Amino acid sequence: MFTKLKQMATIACTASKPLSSTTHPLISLLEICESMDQLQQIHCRAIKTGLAANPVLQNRVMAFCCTHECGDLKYARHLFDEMPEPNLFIWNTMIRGYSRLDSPELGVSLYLEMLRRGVKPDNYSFPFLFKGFTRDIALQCGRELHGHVLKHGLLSNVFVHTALVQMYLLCGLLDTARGVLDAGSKADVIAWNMMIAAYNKVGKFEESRRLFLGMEEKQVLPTTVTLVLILSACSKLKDFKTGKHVHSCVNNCKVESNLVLENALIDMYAACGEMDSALGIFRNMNNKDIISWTTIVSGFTNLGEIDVARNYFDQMPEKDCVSWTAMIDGYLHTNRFKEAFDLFRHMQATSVKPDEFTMVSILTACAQLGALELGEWIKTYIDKNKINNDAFVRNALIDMYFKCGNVDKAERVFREMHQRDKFTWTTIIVGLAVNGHGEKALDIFSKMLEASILPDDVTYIGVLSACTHTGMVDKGREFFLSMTTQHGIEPNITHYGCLVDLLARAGRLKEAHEVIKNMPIEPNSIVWGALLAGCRVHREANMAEMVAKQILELEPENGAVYVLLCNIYAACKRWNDLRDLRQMMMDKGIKKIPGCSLIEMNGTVHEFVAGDRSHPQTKEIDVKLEKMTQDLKFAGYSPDISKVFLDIAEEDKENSVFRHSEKLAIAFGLINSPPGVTIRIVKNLRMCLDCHSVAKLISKVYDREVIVRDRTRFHHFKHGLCSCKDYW
DNA sequence: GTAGGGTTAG
Repeated sequence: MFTKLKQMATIACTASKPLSSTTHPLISLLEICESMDQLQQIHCRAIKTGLAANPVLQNRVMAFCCTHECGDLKYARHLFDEMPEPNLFIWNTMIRGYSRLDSPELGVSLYLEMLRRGVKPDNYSFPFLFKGFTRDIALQCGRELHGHVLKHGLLSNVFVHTALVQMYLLCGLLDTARGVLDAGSKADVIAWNMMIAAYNKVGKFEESRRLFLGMEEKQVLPTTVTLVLILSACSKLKDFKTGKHVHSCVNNCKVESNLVLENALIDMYAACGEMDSALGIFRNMNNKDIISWTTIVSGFTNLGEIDVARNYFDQMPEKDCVSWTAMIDGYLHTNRFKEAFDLFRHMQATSVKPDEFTMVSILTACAQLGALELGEWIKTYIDKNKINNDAFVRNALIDMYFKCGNVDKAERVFREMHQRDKFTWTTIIVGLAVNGHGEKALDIFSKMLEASILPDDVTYIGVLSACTHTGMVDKGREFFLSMTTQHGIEPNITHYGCLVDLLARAGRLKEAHEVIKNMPIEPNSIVWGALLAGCRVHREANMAEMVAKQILELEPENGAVYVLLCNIYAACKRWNDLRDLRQMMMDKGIKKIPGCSLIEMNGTVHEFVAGDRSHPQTKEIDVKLEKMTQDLKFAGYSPDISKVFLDIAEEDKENSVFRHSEKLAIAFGLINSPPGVTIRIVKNLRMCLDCHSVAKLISKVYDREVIVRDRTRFHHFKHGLCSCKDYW
């Protein structure tokens, strides 16, 4: 008994405050005080009773004003200014108050004032000071304060150390933060977690993983948060091995599992395509939330198993915006655009409000379908519903306008953007290029460089295709070289494809072939395909045959190439070869991709396949086609079926050139839209020669602007001419 | 600390 009493007394002494039984009632009152009003009453009373100078009371009053949610910092400052010699606790508390109030600069000046008055900072000063820092102030005085930490020998304190790491992370100085982390003698797990979170945030998942493995080496015990962070990194890296290792850490009870951790595990397995493992965890969970379900849904959509995903989606007890968007996005990435739209309509019938992510998905669907009316409707929807019109949405909007052939509106959105990122610039460059404004695209490219936005490999694809579509061959070659010399971007197979395309289209077929022969990467069917396309345009039968063979070696199933080769043999009257090839196609069951055109009318997208007779308006379309042919013949049109070999050859030859999908779509457009309205078509293959001349004549004879987006570029037909200048 | 988004040659 005696010992126990003694212990209590010691504790009371070291705590330097009286035992609760002797605490002054006013001080006890402060503990349960809940408003500034009450605080002021207590304080008044303290002044009257002469207790105001009591350090314990002062500390508590200051702490309330500076840290309580209804505290008044001005009141604290007033008291503070009256104190002849505030103690360190008071200084720290004031600094803490300013941090809470988002006034870090006041915190810093107070801290400097403290130094001037000879008070030395302690373990608490820096964490409080750094806590309220903004990026600006951290960049401004972080390094100097770091010096102060060292000078006062405080780095070994876990809180100070962690605060310093966090402060550098706030500056975005990840390497410096890492240096501090590594140099710390007592680096604790919170600082490690912060560091990993920072790496994750900037996409340096590889670093996150390495740091985690380093932690294990140093035997720093991970927390649940650590494992969640690492699982997130593994998910992005699709690192099944480390992910599974983390899972075993959970199973070995190194940390306590919870819902977030289980979700992170599902996500990791899903990202690695291990849906069985993901489902194993999912099914065993006692509590599942929307995130668990959504993770399963997007796991399946990412594998292209859209119908399985839909099954889980339909079973969800409740859905939020993310779940809807994940499902819509799944349809988008499997090219099921109409279902994406249908689902969006479903979503609108619920109380869940779409957000900017949903808008990006839907705008992308519009872009793919060339559905300008729907896209415009979405734009209005965004404005009306005040959906966050962020850079992603605007970039998607620009892309939508371009993919619908509306260059003016795309440019307008671009002009009105204040914050343009790499994607914005790249989108506009590619968009201008494929719409036939190559020079403008290059002009924008130089403006991008002036704005100090670094181009990437995709930007250069845009730049090269700008050159290709406008026939600027030498300029294109220069850009091809400068991407490495100026920006250190090594050309990939795609860039070689562009280069070959550039040369081949311009008729420099031998040069293009040389590029293929000398390129450091193994050419693929796409690179050879670019040369083949050049052979078609420039009627180089011999080279075309050789190239076609090359492609078939790489891709024996490539139907379009077979058809082209058939045409070559027919043109050269090599009937035996032709028969053999036809037989081979039959044996292998080679199918060509059918030509297909889309046209949007009053918000509905209509699809026409070559030779199609399934559309409800087929009879009217037949009549219109008949009339069109007559009208056009009158204007000098003669159907171009003689040069089948030189023709696109991707379209079914047996289907009359008169029933090519774009002709059906144009006829449909002419029937269903008033005079003067632009007809917009999206085609899956390249336009054939005949359809191209028909479209030109239609634009003249019926005075209708026709825009066709084919597989490679846009054709803007107006007054009998095409923006591609017959070069495609 | 966990789920969903924009640019890519033929």
